[in-house]
Amino acid sequence: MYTFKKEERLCSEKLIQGLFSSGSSFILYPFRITWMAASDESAQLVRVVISVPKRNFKRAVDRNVIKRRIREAYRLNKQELLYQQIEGKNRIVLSIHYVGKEIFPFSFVEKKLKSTLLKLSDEFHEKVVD
RNA sequence: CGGGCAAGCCGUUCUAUCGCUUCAAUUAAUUUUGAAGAGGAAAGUCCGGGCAACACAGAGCAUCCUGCUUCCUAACGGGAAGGAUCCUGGUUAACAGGAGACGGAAAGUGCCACAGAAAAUAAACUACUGCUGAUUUCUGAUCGGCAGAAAAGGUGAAAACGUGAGGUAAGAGCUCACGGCUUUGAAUGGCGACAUUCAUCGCGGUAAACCCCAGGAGUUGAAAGACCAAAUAAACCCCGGUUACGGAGCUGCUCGUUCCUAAUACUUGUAUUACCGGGAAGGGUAGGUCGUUUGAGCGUAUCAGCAAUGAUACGCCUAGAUAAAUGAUAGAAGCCCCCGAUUUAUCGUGGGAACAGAACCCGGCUUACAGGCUUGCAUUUUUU
RNA sequence: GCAUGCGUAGUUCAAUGGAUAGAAUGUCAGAUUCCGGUUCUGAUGAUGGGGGUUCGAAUCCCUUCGCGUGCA
Repeated sequence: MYTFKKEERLCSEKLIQGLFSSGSSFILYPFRITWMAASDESAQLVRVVISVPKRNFKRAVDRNVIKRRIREAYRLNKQELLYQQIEGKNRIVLSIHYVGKEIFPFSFVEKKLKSTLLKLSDEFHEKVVD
């Protein structure tokens, strides 16, 4: 389903602390992905944080626009690119950090996010095999 | 008709697919259905309140803010109406338009660079007037002394209120007339600021310099605060306290006022135990609910008022998120711009749509804003 | 959300309301050297923006922009 509810977002402060201190990360412009394999048996396969820095975008409108585009692209593509790769009790905690300096249209954001998710699933597979 | 200025208002709409948040009903189920879902500034946080916690016998000082009058308001540094001042236009009159933090310089202190004789208790200098000394080429000139006086010196942002007359050795608001600003008192008009008239006192600027006068301000802000859940330490160590020139509380300070332990031992002022206060070190939580959206609320009509605004009646319920909902894609309509075509108001292709996102809630102020509408003002051109 | 501080040459700092905003360093040019460095001489360059008070504003006041800091 193309849904994106509250439960799929990462709100726990402890988990976020653990994610940024011990998670692995890579950059695929204009995103920086930080992710970590979790093993607790929550209902959601993937939990995600989307953040846009105030340093690069002063106005709240601009930050909202970027976040809405990322969220929409993630909602439309997560099912086939990410969820089908996950088996068993493996769970992913994920942070999408926007590092671009300008606002891109939706088509560009969607294309980049697709390749990002593909790379993420590759890395996840390597870890699971190890 | 065109552009300009001022004030007020609007701030794209609809359809389809896939989603997000809240509420209501429903379901075995976050299952399904329905309803609602950013602004004029939500912004800056510059003012004022509500609300909450803490504090509070009382007085004074300090600190900060405000500053023509009356009214509006819950309140305001906001608004309305008016007054005086200044600027612009004008027949320099009436009047019209605009502007501003608009109490006091006659309580006191300070400051006023450069230039200039002098920048504030006026007067050193040049020049002026009277008396007088010396020299000499003797109705005069040169060099001085004493006294008077504040008119002349054209520098400056500003020169001791301005003009004229009298007066005098020379002069001076020294006196008088007219005029400007101003203090105090009286009369008249006005709720009042103030205006007019009469008398009287005075005459540099600066209070967004210190200051004086009048009025006001308890402190902290939803990370306030209340409840639930979870966790727990009443452990150990150090310092201080036992009746007073000490300590603590009461707003930063002062006055003033209120409060301030017991037992045991012996060497009778020390120790131990308990108690009170503070510190260090260490451990735990860092989730949820309420506060929180029905309110100084919005719309319409009538009445009162010059107006801001208020009163009455009827109707309406209109976001409530919390690592942050209100979105994405496609199409259509209308608007604007560029290009091309012609029939000069139509068609076609392409592009654009501002400033900006609620975070406890209101009232203002300030700032940002594509494009459009309405009203008023003055102006240009054309037609009659 | 609330409270609070700062803004001066490219950089680091000065300046009591008063003349052309000063010093060090940097940059550029010249001299010195066979060349470079050092040294010497000269030049360059600033009060975040707007408005007001004042004869006069970096300084005083208002407004705005930017950069920080703190909180349970």
